[in-house]
Amino acid sequence: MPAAAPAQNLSDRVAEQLRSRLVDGELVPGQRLSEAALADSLQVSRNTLREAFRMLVHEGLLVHAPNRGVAVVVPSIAAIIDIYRVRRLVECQALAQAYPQHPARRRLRQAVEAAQRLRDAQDWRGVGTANMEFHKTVVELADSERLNAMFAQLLAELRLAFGLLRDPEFLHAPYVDMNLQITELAEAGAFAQAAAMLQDYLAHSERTVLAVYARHLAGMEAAG
Amino acid sequence: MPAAAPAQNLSDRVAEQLRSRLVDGELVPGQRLSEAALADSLQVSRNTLREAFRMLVHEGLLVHAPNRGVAVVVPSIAAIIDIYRVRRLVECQALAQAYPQHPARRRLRQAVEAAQRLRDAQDWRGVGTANMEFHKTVVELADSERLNAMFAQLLAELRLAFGLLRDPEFLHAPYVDMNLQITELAEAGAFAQAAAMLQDYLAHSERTVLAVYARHLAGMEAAG
DNA sequence: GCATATTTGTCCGTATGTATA
DNA sequence: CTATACATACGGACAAATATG
Repeated sequence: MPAAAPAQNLSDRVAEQLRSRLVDGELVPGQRLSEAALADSLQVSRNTLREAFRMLVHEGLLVHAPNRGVAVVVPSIAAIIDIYRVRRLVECQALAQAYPQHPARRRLRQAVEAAQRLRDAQDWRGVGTANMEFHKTVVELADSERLNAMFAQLLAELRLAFGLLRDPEFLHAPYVDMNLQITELAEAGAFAQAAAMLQDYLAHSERTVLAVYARHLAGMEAAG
Repeated sequence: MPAAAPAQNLSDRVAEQLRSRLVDGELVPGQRLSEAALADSLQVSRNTLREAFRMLVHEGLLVHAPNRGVAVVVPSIAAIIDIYRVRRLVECQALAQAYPQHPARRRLRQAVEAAQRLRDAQDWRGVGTANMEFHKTVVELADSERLNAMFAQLLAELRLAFGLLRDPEFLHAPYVDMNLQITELAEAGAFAQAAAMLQDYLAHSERTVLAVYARHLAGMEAAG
């Protein structure tokens, strides 16, 4: 992850705070964010808050409707498909082109072991976080700051979609063991095989998420 | 490129205007941008300009020094290496996984032909623009909005580095014919071969840019 | 369909802290 | 070391657009 300097600026700190609330699910997709109310609650001026909004809109976490302000983005089916397309391309290729003894390799196993512990504790949201850490680490095998940063953004957006679903066990638990297998293949230097496995894995994950998500949207429609 | 809605907001329009000036080389790397002066010259308020700054900093075109304002980023050698790393991963894989009859395929040839015409007219900057269009189109073969957007950003940053160099013919002209060969391989459905060629091409391009750039930075150093 | 209230978009003035001449 | 210039952040103001009754 791009470490993102300690954020000296107030608007950067505000953006960071909102980002946490977004991926934690405290702010839910579709929710409108009033400038005046939020500025008041965060104890910052409207101008400062607007600067933070710009960044989050740019990251794809918020949407901006002209003269109607900003709202938390509601990930569409198309967005999920798009995100998985990028994941397959970037993650699999980062894995395929990795070289043995890469320093990130150790963190792959650490992430998997963290996920295993959290699974045993039935902390499914924690498992989701650890799994995302695993995938970020896979991308770090490509040794590019810019790729890491853009991938982190991508996962934040995906996390928004996950937060909408109420089935974290189903969504995260099955992948812990697969991550372990991929890690072991990578440790053995079998990168091509690891990449192939990840490819299938992501296709499976995409199908699962889309199925749950489509059902969810249908439910929203009915309730709406 | 993601077309980016007509930008209703003033700060969006300001950002767009600054972006053009940056990639056109009107604003040169290292140049500091005074809030007050720029706001005055663009006839917008400082708050509006600051919102635009946030976006451009986020895109990596401007840097922000605490309490010292923003300046045009000076691409480092490390940045160029990083950018080429992403390019090799993303472009080659987009090409390798493309399928025949993809609609973007036609635009590959259009970009190459545009570059050929501009080369004949000795418009080297134009050749650079057309070549970038070619590479954007390669990425479009992957059918992902998000990948297109992030790649466009990446090329804008690279363009900043190119703008610093005074050798556009040397930097752009040699690649027109290679782009043509890649296009023909793609048209023939030989995507793996096209990707392999692009891989070598990018490695060559990176070496060239780095060599010129290192010399340039050394010259800057000497000139002080 | 209309009048009103709310919210956003944009600008300005200004106090404070930080860097530079 | 002082003075100046500048960025940072705040709050107030008003027009324009939108939502509400």
